[in-house]
Amino acid sequence: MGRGKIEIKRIESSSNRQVTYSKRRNGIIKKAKEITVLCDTKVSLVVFGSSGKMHEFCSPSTTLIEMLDNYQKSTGKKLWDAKHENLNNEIDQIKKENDNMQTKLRHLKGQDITSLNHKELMVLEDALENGLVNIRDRQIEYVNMLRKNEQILEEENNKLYNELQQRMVAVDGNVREMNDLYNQMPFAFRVQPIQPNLH
Amino acid sequence: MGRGKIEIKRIESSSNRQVTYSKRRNGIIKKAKEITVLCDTKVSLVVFGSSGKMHEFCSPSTTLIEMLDNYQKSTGKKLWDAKHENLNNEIDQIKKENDNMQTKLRHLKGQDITSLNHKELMVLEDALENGLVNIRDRQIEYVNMLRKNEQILEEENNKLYNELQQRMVAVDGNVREMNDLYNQMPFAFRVQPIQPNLH
DNA sequence: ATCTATTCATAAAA
DNA sequence: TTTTTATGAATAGAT
Repeated sequence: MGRGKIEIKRIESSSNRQVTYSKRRNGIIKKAKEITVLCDTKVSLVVFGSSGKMHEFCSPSTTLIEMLDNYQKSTGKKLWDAKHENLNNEIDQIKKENDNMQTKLRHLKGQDITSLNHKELMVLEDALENGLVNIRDRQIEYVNMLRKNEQILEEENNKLYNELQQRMVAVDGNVREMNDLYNQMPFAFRVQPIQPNLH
Repeated sequence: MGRGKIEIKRIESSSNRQVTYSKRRNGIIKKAKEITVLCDTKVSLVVFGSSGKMHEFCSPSTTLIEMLDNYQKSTGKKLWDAKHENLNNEIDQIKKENDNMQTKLRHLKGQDITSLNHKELMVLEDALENGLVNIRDRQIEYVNMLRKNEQILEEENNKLYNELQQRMVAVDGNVREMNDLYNQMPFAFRVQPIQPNLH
């Protein structure tokens, strides 16, 4: 039903697939609407494109939840209970994982190890030694970084101190000069200087 | 698309409606199958005829439950009730715990520790040292136990060896005694002894 | 999006 | 229901 017949198999061209998807999705939704009206039926249609985007249609006379309730009554399949069970299974599984990890953690902390055999103890010891080495390497790195920082700060301090001294000397020179000028002034013009003499 | 165009409104003739329903239902299911294959999509289709009879289609790559899960994720609408939400929350919480433990385990193994500060590293180091001490204590215990066992076995061995020697000496004495008796016998009665002489 | 040559779906009839 | 067949709808490929 187009320019050429196509085989019903996955369309390889991504853009073609996308276009066809859009067209056929509209088509199927239109059909769903039509059968709803023409034949007085209830239809629920949910479509997920490969991108994960969802489109849905549900006959106006009902709701998805009502449809699913009826679905359960019709088929005898339990949707919520099955879901319930799935979740419980998942929880059980994750809890098991949790327990395993907790045991591992305790073992690494040297707890509950009476039941372990020699080989298992050796493996643990290796792991711990390895961990310690890594942690200590990191500590050393850290300390080295601190030392480097300290050095940089010290150097900067020295620079600043030197600069400050130079400036103080310069200021001192200016003040001395000013004092000289002041002393050469006639007494009547003399006022208390605003800047205090640094000497 | 038929011998004549029809208006999209409820078909009044019950039999016509039934026929059209049957045909269009097949049509829409076919379309659903096609879009599933052609466009790599997931489709769920549920149809209730006015008689109440249900027909469904679900893409082979998924299940209705999975579709509805995704539906909830997409729309944010809740199809199942609070019970399931509680379970989901529990799962989320346990998964978080899991992640935390996994992180701790990795840290104890000295992995992913670049983000830790000095204090955290110290805590880790302490834990590892502690664990190591415990493990090694256990190892020493184990070795001591082996040694003790060895000692006990050795002692038992010695005892057994001594007993054996005493018995051998006793047997030896008997044989000597028997030989003496044998030698005192008149020649005619002498037969090859069944027990070989131990000397 | 829009167009259009084709194929497809289906209304009516059987 | 299913089949047949004339016809309208849907759509693949092009633009």
